Amino acid sequence: MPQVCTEEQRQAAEYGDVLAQGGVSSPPQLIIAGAGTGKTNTLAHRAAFLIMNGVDPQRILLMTFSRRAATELSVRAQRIVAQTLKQAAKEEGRATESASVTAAASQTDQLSWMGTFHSVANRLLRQYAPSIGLDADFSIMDRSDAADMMDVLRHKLELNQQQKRFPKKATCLDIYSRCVNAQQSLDQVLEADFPWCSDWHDELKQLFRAYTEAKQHQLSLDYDDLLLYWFHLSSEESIAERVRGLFDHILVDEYQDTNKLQAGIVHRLFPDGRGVTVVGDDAQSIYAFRCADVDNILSFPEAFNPPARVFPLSENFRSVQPILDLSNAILNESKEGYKNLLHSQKAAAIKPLLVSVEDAEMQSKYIIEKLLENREAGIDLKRQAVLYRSSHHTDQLEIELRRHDIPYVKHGGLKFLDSAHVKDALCLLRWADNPKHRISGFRVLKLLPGVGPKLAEKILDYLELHDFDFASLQTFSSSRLDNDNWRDLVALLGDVHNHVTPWVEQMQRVCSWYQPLLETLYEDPYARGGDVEQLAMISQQSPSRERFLSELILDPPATSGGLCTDSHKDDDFLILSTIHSAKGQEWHDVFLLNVADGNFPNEYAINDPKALEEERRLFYVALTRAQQNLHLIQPLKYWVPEQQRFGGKHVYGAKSRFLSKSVMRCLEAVPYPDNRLTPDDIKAGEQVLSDIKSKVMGMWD
DNA sequence: CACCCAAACTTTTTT
DNA sequence: AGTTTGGGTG
Repeated sequence: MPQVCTEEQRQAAEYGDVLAQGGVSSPPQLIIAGAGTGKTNTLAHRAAFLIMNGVDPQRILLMTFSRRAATELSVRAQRIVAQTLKQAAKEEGRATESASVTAAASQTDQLSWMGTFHSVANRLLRQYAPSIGLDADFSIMDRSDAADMMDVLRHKLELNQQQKRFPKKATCLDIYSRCVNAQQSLDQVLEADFPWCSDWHDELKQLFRAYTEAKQHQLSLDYDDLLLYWFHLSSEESIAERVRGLFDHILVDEYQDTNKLQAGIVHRLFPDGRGVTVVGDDAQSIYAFRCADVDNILSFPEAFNPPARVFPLSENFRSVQPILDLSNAILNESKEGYKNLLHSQKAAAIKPLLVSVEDAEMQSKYIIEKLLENREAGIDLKRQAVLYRSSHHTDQLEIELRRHDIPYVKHGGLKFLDSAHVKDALCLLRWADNPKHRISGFRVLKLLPGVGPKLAEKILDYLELHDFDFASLQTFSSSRLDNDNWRDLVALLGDVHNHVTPWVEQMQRVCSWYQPLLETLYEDPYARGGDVEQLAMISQQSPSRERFLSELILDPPATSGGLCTDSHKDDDFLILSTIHSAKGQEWHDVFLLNVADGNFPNEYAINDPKALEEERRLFYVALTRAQQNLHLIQPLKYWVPEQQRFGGKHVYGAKSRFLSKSVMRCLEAVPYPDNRLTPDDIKAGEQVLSDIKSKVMGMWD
């Protein structure tokens, strides 16, 4: 398929001066790419433009939101380069593709510096670790590892034994993370975002200090460290020069979802902004909870002198105009931003639907009815999606889907790596990889029957005392450890760590040790065993243990949700996705669940104007995923899971405050089921067929 | 010291 | 419903 460009896309893609000696000199640029305006195409053309004008692809840094996005981009750029060169060759009269053309085309393969901020940080840090006093063998902790570590320290510092309840581990981690990513002091963060924790200022500071120390001691970096170390790597004059010298151009996708720390990295790497292209859409900034700051994109132009040039893309190729009328109406209600209104050449007769239903059950019923109707009409399930604000909104729907045997895959929410058994197996491998990784060791040891926190700590201390040599554990004695489980574990750790067992067999060995324990630990060992086996399978795709462990954490498998759909794997299936995970995607039909105040916007955002704006943008993202049909579903009554104490309750939801008058004008309101009475119905109701009144009265004669 | 049970408490989105 | 704490038992 030819990759054509519209004029507005081309201007953005070809910004900058081509230098006589090769290369492109370009002042900073900001591309405001509205939903569905061909952002990926534009970025791919930008990359191709740079490469074809002599920029070394290895000196282009491509930051995307996910690995998948990076791969797609580089494939497309490669195609464009190949195509353009072929075209040029043809014009010059050379009949066949010459060797030089092929060589130049394959050059895009060299677009090697690409990925998320975190994965690029990982790669850079492994390379430059020695020069900043970091051991290159560091492990990476995911959020739950980090929380576990917080938890251990929280107990060690006896913070749980105060009169007043201390914030729980996840909250502690959130506070810490916000300080790092938003580049704010603890005072500021507590005051602005966690006022109910401000009494604990000193204790938290002490905890975070201990946390930072523990990470260094255990040779591990958390997500935030990856960015923080990179930031410092590009700040320290002694080394920054070398890091800066690596790149001539940087392309940052989804810039609206970067945080202050990430923006800081970009600015440190490219102090004068030359060579910087950022792409994004402020109307789609939905990661504030992860410290993303819309201000990054809003104030990007003014961060430079002269200011960066702004290229808005506003021709939408995805949706029919009525959907855009609706999303534009939403955009017009927000207070700030570029307000990049979208237009499309695709007309449609019907407006998006606002479907009123009684409750969640009717909501599911409506969706299933329409899904099947659509499928009959030739629209595969794959071209339809159900979107929602939070994961549990689909509980009811999932039951119904299974009942109707409709295969689906759920994105967002619980992930493969979140399940306890997968974490167990992974921690075992990671501990073998990095004996200093106490958090992993702690988790593994507690799996053994008879081993609790105290004994686990003792074993870990013993290991440390013996220079982290796993063989030393053979001499650790305790009456509780006189069993094969323990001896096998010690042997396994040694063999795996020292590669006595080659990498290809390591994960299998972990499995066979863990499998028997699984049966004693969990109710459903069979399903869980399958997951662990699957982990072993995945591990075979990585060339080394280190790569496997880092990449699994930086780019985890998308989903494991609808496991029940195994048999339908290659078939057609429906997508269920959180709006956050629906980023960049599009479907023929989109169903949006629970459009009612409390769910949309989320009840916790209602009293905070900034949070409310974010909810509005979230709504905007959801709407703009649809190509043809959009169904907003508005239940009158819905279930609130566990607001206070007693299990949950039914609430009569108020109409979503996002459905203002001007927004309603863009919607077609329909009830479901449609039991509006017809004149005939009314007439039928008025006929007296039987005198029930007197029968009821007759009971008391 | 590990393990089990009961009571108290609780936000949601993810690299 | 899931996490965290505290108490009781072996």
